[in-house]
Amino acid sequence: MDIRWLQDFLALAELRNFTRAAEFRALSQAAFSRRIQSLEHWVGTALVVKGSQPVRLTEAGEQFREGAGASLERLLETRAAIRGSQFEVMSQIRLAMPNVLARSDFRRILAAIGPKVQSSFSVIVGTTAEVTARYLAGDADILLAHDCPALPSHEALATQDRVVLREDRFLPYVAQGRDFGFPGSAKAPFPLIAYAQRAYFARLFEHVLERNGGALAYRLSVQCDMSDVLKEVIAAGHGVGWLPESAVEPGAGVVALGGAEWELPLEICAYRPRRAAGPKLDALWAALRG
Amino acid sequence: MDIRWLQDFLALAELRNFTRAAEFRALSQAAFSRRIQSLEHWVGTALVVKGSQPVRLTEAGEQFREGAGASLERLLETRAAIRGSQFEVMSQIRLAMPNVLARSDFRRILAAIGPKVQSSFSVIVGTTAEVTARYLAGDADILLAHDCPALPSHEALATQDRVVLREDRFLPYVAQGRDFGFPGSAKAPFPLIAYAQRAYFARLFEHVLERNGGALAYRLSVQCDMSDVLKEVIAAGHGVGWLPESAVEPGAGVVALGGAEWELPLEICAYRPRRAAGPKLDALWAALRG
DNA sequence: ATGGGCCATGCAGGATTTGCATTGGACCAG
DNA sequence: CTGGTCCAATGCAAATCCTGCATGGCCCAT
Repeated sequence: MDIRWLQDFLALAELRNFTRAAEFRALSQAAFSRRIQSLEHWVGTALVVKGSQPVRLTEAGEQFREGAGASLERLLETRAAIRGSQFEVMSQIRLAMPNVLARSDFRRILAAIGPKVQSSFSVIVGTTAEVTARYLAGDADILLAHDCPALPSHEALATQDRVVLREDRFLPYVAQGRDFGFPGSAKAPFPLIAYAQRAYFARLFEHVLERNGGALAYRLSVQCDMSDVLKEVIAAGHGVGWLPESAVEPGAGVVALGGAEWELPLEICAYRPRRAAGPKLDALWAALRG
Repeated sequence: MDIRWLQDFLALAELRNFTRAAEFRALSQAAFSRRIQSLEHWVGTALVVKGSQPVRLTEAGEQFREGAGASLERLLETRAAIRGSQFEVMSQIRLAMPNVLARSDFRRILAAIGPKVQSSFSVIVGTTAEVTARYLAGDADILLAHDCPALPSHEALATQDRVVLREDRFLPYVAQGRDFGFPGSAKAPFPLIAYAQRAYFARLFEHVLERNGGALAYRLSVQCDMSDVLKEVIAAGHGVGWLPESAVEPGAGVVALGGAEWELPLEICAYRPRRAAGPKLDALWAALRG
């Protein structure tokens, strides 16, 4: 029995959807499904109700959720406590952040805290889902991530200490001098540079779509995983794509398309567990607040 | 992180010896050693002190032992509770027992409880170490095993409900009509049919040896894993070997060698967890007591 | 009906784990 | 100091387990 199975199950219990939970746990849906099966086999009972949408837990599942959650919490806190007490020795703070922040804001963050906090770092970078999962699994002390106040964020993050580092915006960009007839029409849809299905920003874009009914008429042009790649594709003139403002440095060759209705507010946040940490981490946290 | 690593670590903390703990966990010493390393890597700290005999835990190790133990207990109890509440549905009692009991006492046990308890069974058979480990891991509801009052038994079993099914003895046997000059002399040691290193009974024999100083002069003749095999080898006239009396049915072609000093008292016991179980299990337990 | 979203499963490639055999170190008796 | 014994770590090959991809079957909403 791997405790990752427990974490999978808890994510499933919360998100009530195999595909989303798999995504969140940074795993294929197939592998995720089998992990849940393995867990059910280990427990000896079905934990989720078959053929039900959205996913519901069986009675045993509810019972197990509580016990497994408490058990897991105890274990991870034990580990965190041990790591915390060894903090001065190892004096390495583990940061997790999605690619886009690593490429834009990390330098600023480093500059801000560098002189105040003396410590070595290790940095975990990946997709938003990946780094969030790893942070929650205890693989990192601090998580940096975008958060969209307009969208429900993951419940597990609601229990963390949180500080807003700065405001950001999610809005459409296009290559300098181009236009593509945005926001498009049924006859002449604009070409969209979209995020791959699994990306966090893909959900933000979907939210923009929903909010505007059919006012956006697009055709899919390119799909990218990372904001940086997407930005390059936009700059190369392939179409319109949404980016966080923070990812667009001057001279990138892309310009924003106006219109508040196409825009979503974002926050760049730092998270850390509520439990006690070491002095170095406290100092870093204070620096982030200030 | 596999929770088996936690169980390994807890066994190690208790037995303070990699080899013994590996044996108890039914694993090679090499694999066991690596699992501990994996766990240490997961926690992020050394848990056991290097180069120390017997094994000692680091401070972090002690701390982790407590947390991991509590976490594991919570998890396994949750599972057990779920299984317990589903007992009437599945109505299958899972018995674990070492080979020797499966071949001798199980029939009697079955006969004794069969009419009183209506339930289907599943039976796990293996070496004593294996089935004990599996029982403690929650893979069985009841464990049947030999216990020697003269030897310290495993601590983890001390916390279980326990009932003595009957008395037994561990004593030397030889082929009918043979003798081999037992207990032997330096010039003419008797040939010993011994248990393989890993077997539980091998430890009992070692205890007999220690108790008698150098009074036993033997030379190793054959080594066997299982009592039944050993019995056959004795009957074939290859030498003297220790057996539990219960394993020797009439007409087996072997006879006991007298002398209380070569003998060890044994109990055949049943164990079950202290936590609440289902009605079927309670009925079976009552039948075992009576 | 039919299309789309969702979970289960066959399969092949790949990562991890295991046991065996061996090495290197600590401890002990002489 | 020395040889022997007990113990844990490690190289290596085999086996096991896990993963992702592609696909199939199911249910629900249109």
